[in-house]
Amino acid sequence: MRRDVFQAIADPTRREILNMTAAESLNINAVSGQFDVSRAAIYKHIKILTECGLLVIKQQGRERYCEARMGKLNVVADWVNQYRKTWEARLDSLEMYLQEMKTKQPATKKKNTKK
Amino acid sequence: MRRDVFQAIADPTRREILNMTAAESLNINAVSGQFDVSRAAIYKHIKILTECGLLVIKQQGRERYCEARMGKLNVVADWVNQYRKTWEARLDSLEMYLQEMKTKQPATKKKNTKK
DNA sequence: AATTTGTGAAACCAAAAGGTTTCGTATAAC
DNA sequence: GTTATACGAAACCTTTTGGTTTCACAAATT
Repeated sequence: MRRDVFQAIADPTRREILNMTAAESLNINAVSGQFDVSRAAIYKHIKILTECGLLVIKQQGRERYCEARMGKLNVVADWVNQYRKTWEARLDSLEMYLQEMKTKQPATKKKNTKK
Repeated sequence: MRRDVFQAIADPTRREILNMTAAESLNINAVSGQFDVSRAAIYKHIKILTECGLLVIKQQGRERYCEARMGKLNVVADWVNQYRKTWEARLDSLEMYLQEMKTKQPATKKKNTKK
């Protein structure tokens, strides 16, 4: 099954799993032990992460260690960065709001008077 | 409803909507016209994007223009960037694989011999 | 005034997501 | 050899998603 990195990191539990394994490899039980849901539930999250390459499982005896492959996040970084110019140029969100507040007259509604 | 940016950008249709509106504001119909699903379906996507601030709706007469607020993507950029050092240091994915191939002996299994 | 256009929202639906319990099995430990 | 551990996977369930059709309504057109 081909999984999407964007979808994989959409879930907070999966982001937490990545965070836990980013520094050091952990086996499945060690990972699931950190959450209050069942091991099976965590196992499914881990599976999704492996399906898009963000995690690699390495067997050692009866244990399976999860190794994070954060390099796979570059597709996300690239996607976000392509808009950085746009958002920095436009002074988005708060800055843009404040900009409008002081440059325009009280009534903000710009009526389309293309009569 | 408080929406999560990570979840909002998980859907490819929503990423496409952001892409379309990043350069110029478009009204709802103009946006939905670019997809082969119903206007109502696209409207729901737009709603989700507004709920997490990635899109702002501005009314002009009977039309509603969608303005992208890409600055909201900074939470994603920040989250990804915190791992950049990790993944660059480790030479993730392909590079790491190749690294292992040439530095280790044929049998890659590293047996834990902590007897 | 009547009609068209652009939208908001409700009711409904199938599939996917996220969770649970249960069971089988290979490896380690006793 | 028997038991305990660490998984993998199946069966099942509920909620969320992403989609549809339909209806209502205000603004713009004719």
